[in-house]
Amino acid sequence: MDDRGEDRLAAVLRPVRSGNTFEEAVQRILQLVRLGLVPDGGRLPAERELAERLQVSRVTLREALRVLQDQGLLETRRGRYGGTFVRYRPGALVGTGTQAGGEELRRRAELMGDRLEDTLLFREVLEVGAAELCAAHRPAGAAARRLRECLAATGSAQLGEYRRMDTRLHLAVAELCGSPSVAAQYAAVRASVNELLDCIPLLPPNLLHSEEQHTALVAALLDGDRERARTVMREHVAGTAALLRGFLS
Amino acid sequence: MDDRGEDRLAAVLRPVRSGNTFEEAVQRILQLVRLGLVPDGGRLPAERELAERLQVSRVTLREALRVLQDQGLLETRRGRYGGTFVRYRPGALVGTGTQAGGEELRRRAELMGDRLEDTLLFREVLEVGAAELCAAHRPAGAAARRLRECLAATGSAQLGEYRRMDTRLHLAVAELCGSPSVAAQYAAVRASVNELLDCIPLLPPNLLHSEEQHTALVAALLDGDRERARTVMREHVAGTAALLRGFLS
DNA sequence: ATCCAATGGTACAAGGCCATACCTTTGGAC
DNA sequence: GTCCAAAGGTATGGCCTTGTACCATTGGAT
Repeated sequence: MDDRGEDRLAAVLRPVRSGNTFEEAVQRILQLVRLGLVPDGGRLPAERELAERLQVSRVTLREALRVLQDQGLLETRRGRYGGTFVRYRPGALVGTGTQAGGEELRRRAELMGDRLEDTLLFREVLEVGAAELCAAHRPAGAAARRLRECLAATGSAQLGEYRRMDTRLHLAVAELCGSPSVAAQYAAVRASVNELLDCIPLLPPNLLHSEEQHTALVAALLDGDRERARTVMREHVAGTAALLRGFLS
Repeated sequence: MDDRGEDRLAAVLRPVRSGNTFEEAVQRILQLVRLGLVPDGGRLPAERELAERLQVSRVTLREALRVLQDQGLLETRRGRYGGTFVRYRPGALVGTGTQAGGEELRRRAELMGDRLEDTLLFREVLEVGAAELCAAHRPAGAAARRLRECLAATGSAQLGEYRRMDTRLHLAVAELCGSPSVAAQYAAVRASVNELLDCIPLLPPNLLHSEEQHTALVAALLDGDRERARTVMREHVAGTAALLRGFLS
C-alpha cells in the first residue's frame, strides 16, 4: 500500500446501492416528472411496461408509485384508457417575490448538502462534454431536425413551460452526443438541478439571454464547430450556476 | 405525449439494477484490481470493512470474493495479519507478438459490444472535463504535490508497472477536479478501458509520447491553464482510443 | 508458554424483492 | 347491449440479502 492517510480507494469503495429498490424506483419516476418528460396531465407508461423497463417487479414498482400518489404527485385511474397521470405544477414563479422562493431553495439546497457542489460540477463536465461531442458528430437529418425543433419550442414556449422545453433541448444534446451513459447521467443530474431551479422565478432578461445562447449553441452544433459549441455551453451553464449561487447567498 | 416513435424516455427508464448485489460487488472488487489500486500481492481491506464501505452484507461480499478466488485472482489467508490478497499480473506484453494479444482483445471487445463506443465517448467527456475543472481549481499544496508525485512515478516506472502508474495519475486528476461523481464514474469507466488495454503490448515509442503528454498536462494543470489542460488531455485520450481502434481493425 | 486481537469461516432467522397467476374496473368496438 | 382489451389491484410461494451472533485460525505481545 502506498496510501498515506487520504483514501485513494474512495472512488471505488462506495455503496453499491443508493437505497432500497423501491426508493430508487421512486427517484426514477421523479426524474420523469422533474425533467418534464411526462408533462402535467400526461400519462406514465403502464405499470407492466414501467416495471419491465426499470427491471423491477411490479409489486415493488407499485410501492414506489404509491408513495408519489400519497404526495399528490400522481393520480391513477382504473380501466381501459386509465393509467397513472402526473399532477405537477412547479409554478413557484407566480405571486411570489424572491423571498418565498429563496426560502424553499435554501431548504432544498441544505438537504443536498455537499452533493450540491458535486452536482453543479458534474453537470458542467457532462453538458460541456456532450456539446463538444455532439458538434463533432455534425448532426444531420433526423438529429438536426430534432435540435431545430427543440430550439423552436424553447423560443415559442409559455413562461410556465420554458424550463421544460429548456430541459428537453439540453437532454437532446446529451442524447445526440452518442454516449448513452452521458445521456443517462445527465438526466439524473439535471433532475436534481431542476429541483432547485423550480424554486426561483424566471425573469425575462435572463430568459432572453438564455435564448441567445441556445440559438448560438444549436448553430455551432449544426456547423460542427466543436470549440464554439463548448464555449457557448460553458458560458450557458456557468450562467445558471451563478444564478443559483446568487439566490443562495 | 410528443414522442414520435423514438424513445425520449430511454435515458431515465433503464434498469435500476445492473445485476445481483453480489455481481455488483464482484465488479467493484474487480475495479480495485484493474485500476491497480491494490497492486499484485497487495492486501484488500478486511471483509468487515469492505462490506461496510460497499454497504453490502458480509455474507454477500464473501460470495463475491469467492468467485474471484475461484478464478485465481484473489487468495485468502486466515488469522491475524491474514486477509485477502491480490494475485494479478496483466503481463500480456511479454513474449507475444501482436497476434495473441489481438485475439484476446477482440474477444473482450466483442463481449462489450455496443458499450465499447459508449465507454470510449464517456471516458473522453469525463477525462477532458476533469482536466479542465482541475486546472480551474489551480491545484496547490497537497494537491500539487500529489500530481507531481504521480507524474514522477509514471516517469520512473518499470514497464510492467507503467499502466498502473498511468491510471493512478489520471485518477488523481479526476479526484482533484472536485466532483466525487466525476471521480467515481471515471474509476468505473477506466476499469473497463484497462480490461482492454491489458491485452495490447506497451511499445516504447507510444510510451515516450504518452510521457510527453503527461508532463504537458501536469504543467498546464499547475499553471491553471484550462484551455491547454483540456487540449492536451483531449489529444492524449484520442491517442489511446486510436490505439485501441487500430488493434481492433 | 500464554494470551489476545484481528482476521477469515459458519449458522440462523427475519425481511425484502421477485415471478406468477388471477381478480376488478373501465370504456370503446361491434 | 354485449363483449373484450387494456389498465390497475391482489395474493402466494420462493429466492436473495441482511443482521447478528458465534467459531476457528494465526502470529505478535507479554
